[in-house]
Amino acid sequence: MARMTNGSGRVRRGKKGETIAEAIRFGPLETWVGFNLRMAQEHAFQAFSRRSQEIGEGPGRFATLTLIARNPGISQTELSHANGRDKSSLTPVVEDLVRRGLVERKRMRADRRTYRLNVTAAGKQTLTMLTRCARRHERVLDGIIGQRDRKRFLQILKKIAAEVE
Amino acid sequence: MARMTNGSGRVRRGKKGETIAEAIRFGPLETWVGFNLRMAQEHAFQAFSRRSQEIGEGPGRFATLTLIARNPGISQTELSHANGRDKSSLTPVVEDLVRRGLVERKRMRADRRTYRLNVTAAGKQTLTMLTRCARRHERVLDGIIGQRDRKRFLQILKKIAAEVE
DNA sequence: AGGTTATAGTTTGATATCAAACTATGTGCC
DNA sequence: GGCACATAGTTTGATATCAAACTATAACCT
Repeated sequence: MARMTNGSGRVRRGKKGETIAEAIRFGPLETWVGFNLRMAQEHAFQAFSRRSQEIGEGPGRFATLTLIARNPGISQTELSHANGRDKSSLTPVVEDLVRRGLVERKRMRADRRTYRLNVTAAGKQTLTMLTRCARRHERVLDGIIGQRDRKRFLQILKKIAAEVE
Repeated sequence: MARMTNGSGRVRRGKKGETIAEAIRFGPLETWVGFNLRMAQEHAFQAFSRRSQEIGEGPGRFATLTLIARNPGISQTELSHANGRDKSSLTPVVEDLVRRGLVERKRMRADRRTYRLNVTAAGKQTLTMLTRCARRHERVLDGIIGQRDRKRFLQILKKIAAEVE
């Protein structure tokens, strides 16, 4: 029960060179949600990252593009909240999307501080490919979680994001 | 049902300056495990980060110190696997822990490439404080998840970390 | 109108992370 | 022994992120 991820075993060598495998002891980490949440997220993110790189987009682009497409005219600050990251992290991302012609950005007339973001036609094409790719990823995750627990699992994830102070 | 996290609402201003709140539309992100996993993890991590900073340690130090304490003599590569990160990420972390006297590092005689890591007495004291802090964090998460679902939730997280390709 | 305070976005500086190249050491095979 | 390959750890370069300081604009109050 101590083995958690592939390759986390310890290997020792005895006097005659024979290999002695020892399991890593995780102690309290074994049952702590925070640690296991991090591990699951990082593995899943890495997997998706590899997938999305095949079509030449970083994994972070995906949520950003979807949110702009679904909320035409959204501002960068609104986007950063929806996306759960600081607005300053978004500056280079949006810049890149605009530079590559996937997103367009207009100053609002009413409030000249804020921009309105919209996905271009090219952006929609890219988003379609990214979405297909994300669906494949989701199918893998669904297979691991199992239909029976999926809904409850999602609810709990949302609850954590919303309520952890 | 579209509202997911605090502060993600959109605000528009009408002609007379009245505020019009619109919910953000998450589209497919709403039901995708990958996105929600990321959001939950990031919120939880941020919360723990604030907590652990109060005692002057980054959040990443905690798992690292625990793993060394529970597996005396562990090598850096083994540690990086157990911790789910690249061995190169560990170099500065271990360096810092050694410099501050929390961890000690000895070359192995049998294999002069590898180090053995051990927690010092001072490291144990720090770990005790960190563990208390982590337990408080876990209590909050447990409260959000609820006793009934906690075990299953943990199992699924482990399954994801282990099986996602 | 003019001063104060708030907000949208950018810049800057710090941290964490990975991946690939690199160094030093160890193992296997002839 | 000596060459080819493997492994432990470090270095380097790229990316993503946050937080705080900053700029420009807007809103609010008297």
